[in-house]
Amino acid sequence: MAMRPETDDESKPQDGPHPSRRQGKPRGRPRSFDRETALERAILAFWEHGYEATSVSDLTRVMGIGAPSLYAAFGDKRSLFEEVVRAYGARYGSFGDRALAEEPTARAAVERMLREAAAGYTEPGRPHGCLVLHAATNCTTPEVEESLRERRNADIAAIESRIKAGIAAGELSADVDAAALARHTGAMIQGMSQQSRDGATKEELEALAELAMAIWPRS
Amino acid sequence: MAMRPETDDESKPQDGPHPSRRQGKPRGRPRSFDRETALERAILAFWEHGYEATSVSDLTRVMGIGAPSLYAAFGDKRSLFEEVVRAYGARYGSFGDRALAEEPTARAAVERMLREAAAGYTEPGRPHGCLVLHAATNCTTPEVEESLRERRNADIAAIESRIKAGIAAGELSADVDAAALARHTGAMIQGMSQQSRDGATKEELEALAELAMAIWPRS
DNA sequence: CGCATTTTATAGCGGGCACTAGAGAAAAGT
DNA sequence: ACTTTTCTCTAGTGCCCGCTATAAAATGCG
Repeated sequence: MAMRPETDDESKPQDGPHPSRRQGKPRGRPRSFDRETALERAILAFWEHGYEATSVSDLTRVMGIGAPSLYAAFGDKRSLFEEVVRAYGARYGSFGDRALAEEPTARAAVERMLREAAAGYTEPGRPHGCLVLHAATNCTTPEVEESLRERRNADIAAIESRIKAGIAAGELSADVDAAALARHTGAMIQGMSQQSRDGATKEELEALAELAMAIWPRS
Repeated sequence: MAMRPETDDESKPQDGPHPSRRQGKPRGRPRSFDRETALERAILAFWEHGYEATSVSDLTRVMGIGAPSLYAAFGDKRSLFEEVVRAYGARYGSFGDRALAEEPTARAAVERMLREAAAGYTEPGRPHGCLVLHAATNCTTPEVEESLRERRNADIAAIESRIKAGIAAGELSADVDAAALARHTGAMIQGMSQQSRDGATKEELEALAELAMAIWPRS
């Protein structure tokens, strides 16, 4: 698998000891790589190929470090993946939470979620679709698969809560099935993620988002 | 690796996908297992765990045969998987084609597809969701992943064709976007498959199917 | 300068992977 | 009976997996 052909352009551990690590001075030999950029490259690798299909030697190659450095800085493969999932959620997967928190109505929040998913899942220069959906399917480590499954179901539950809040606020009729509406939104987002992996364009996903909004009761 | 000594030899009793009935008796020691039931168990194993996460020793265990018997009867792991995908399509994955062929309108066909997906993806006693969707995501063998991707896109193209035929037959308005409608149906089915894997019940998926049909223009 | 501490590169560990060689076992042909 | 053909069982093959023992390198401290 062709990940990143180039590595190791810096020959020296940088003279300026990047001081943003700890308040005290580190005692031993300083780390020769930037932990954040290494983590970002691990995110991209896991995002594109998934947990199992990304081997430790794949990781050391794209992160530009040796295996002992990886284990010293991030723990074993599974704890690195957990950190990757957390960082992915903060950097790439928080558009849904933001939409739910910032938009004035549940309908507007869901519409924004779908539109941002259409754009984010097809963003050039990074893997398509959603890491939480695709990185741990068919996983031989059941705990890893289960942790992402819980995250997916929690996301749908968050949508349901927002819709219920919208009903309570009077913006939606009381006989709206919040759970079904939330599940529909989740299924659409998951379908869009799959479509983006299968080659759908941003415009096609945006048409999908617009179509999906037609089921919403007029508010 | 490519040196299997007796592959595709015409003089042998054909071990092809369907040995309907051979003319004459086979010469050597007879096979001690039923090829069809072994194949069915391989289907269930790949369906549940996916291509990569199902090892050959997993397969020999659930199929009840030794590794040499597996390789003699089915070829290597990849050709077994290809035969599994074909048999799965014929036995479990053909509800979509049947709906498209048998229902009188495109709308009725899609509605039936969604309802049968809701039931089939949550059928007790067998893996949930769709093998074509889940068995080869994050695959280190790109050809396997690609073959299922092509199958998924072909399924959506078949829906689009049926919708276009419906437009031509006058059952749908000419300004209906057949491609978008077909993609929406595909995304819904893919989302339903994911939901079923994440624990959704048949009733929840049926509510999803009903909700999804609300986007269809009244016909 | 030692000396302690931490990270680095090298090299390899045990184990599971897909796959197969070789010999025996069970049938039909002669 | 004997041969031929085909399948089954045992016991591996080499390879890659996640992971680590070891020692050299690079820093701060006295």
